[in-house]
Amino acid sequence: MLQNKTRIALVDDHPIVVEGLEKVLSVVKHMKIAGRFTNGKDLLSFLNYTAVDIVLLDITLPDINGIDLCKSIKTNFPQIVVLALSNLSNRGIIIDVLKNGASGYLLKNVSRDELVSSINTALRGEIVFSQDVKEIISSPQLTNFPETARLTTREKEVLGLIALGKTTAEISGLLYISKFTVESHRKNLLQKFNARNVAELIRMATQQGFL
Amino acid sequence: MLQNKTRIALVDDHPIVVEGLEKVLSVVKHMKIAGRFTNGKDLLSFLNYTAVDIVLLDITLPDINGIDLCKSIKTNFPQIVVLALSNLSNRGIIIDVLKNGASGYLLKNVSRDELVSSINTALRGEIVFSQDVKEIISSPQLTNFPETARLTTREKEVLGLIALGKTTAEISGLLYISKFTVESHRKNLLQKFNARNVAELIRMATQQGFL
DNA sequence: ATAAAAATCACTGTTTTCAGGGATAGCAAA
DNA sequence: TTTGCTATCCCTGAAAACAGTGATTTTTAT
Repeated sequence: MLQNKTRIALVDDHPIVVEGLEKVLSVVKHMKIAGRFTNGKDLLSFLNYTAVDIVLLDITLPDINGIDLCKSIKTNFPQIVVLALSNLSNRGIIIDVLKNGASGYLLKNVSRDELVSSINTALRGEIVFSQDVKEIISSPQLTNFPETARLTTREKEVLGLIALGKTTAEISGLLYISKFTVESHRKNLLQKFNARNVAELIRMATQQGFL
Repeated sequence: MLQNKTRIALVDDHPIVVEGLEKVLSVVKHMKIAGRFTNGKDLLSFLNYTAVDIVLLDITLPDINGIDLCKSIKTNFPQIVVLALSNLSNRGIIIDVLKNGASGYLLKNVSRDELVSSINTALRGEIVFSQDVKEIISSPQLTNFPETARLTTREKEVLGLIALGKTTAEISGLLYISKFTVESHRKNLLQKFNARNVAELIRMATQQGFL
């Protein structure tokens, strides 16, 4: 029944992880590894001449951003199911991935069983998350989502200086602007990241890739 | 020649990675996987009643810090070779790991071949690094480099709460200790990370893998 | 057993942040 | 041309952080 096996493509920049996925999935009877890749470009060209049912996709890749890659796959091959598998536990990223057509999101610490059952669920057309991801998604205050904050140039500048440990007075001196202006930017940063103080601000900004 | 095989213990919080390592190493004739673990505690108790030659050790673990775990292993079982395998590409961490007795440091993007040859090299008593790590170590400004801070359990706890945006008063309430105590920990954290304020503290702590 | 390290608590005074108000000017898109 | 966004500037008062110093108790390791 070769023709009935689920054809899986693996993409992860860590060869070791690819091996692990292959090992776990190869023992599942109805699954077949159709291709393994450590970058996005190779996967895309592979998909042009080989049919696969599902792509297990890492978000952190050397060449293409996993989110964009997901979008490309779904645009060019809408029938392919994409399941994200990443270390990134950032709520905004998870949502972005889903927005771009992924059928689910797994953290890399999934167990073998959870991995297999998640693939099966995704193949049935359902959206699937690993346990940890569910918690992240249903985290408190799901209103006013912290989807990646949109910062102005000046705000990014100020944010960088805050992260370096500069005080408002110092930043005002460095940028040749009044301390009140810096305080404004500070307030806006706290608000945009929904943070109570700089500690949380820096954590959020780091998680969202600003630092 | 069972008795001559190299006995390997694997520690990584990601089951998939453990599978991958196992798959890669199991095809090497003279190697044998003696144990697989996803946390440090289990490994330590295992070592008490089973002899192994080398431990492949992830730095990010759910219970114990990989650096401390390395130290424990080398203290209690000096003959065991420890080879660190991590995603963390921070120079200070690498140096700390080596200081605590590791025989080398590999990034998780090592190739299969590099992994096997590195293990062999480490077993011969040499220090070994993956290609990327070599570059990090020989990077500019090797003077005044912030080595990883050594934090106590309580300090890590407080640090985590600070990163969540909790104030001193809140932390004192959460941990059932006086606000003065929290202030002490705070001061020590700032000092250990050589930070001027929480903003810098959080950045440093993140860079060094504490958050 | 004892020394070292960690965790706890205490006080004072200064600096900085944060929350809450506003205001003005420039610029670009609708 | 109005509307919205960015960047700038201003003030106040309360809350929090930070610096400096010191001490006691508890745990851990040798």
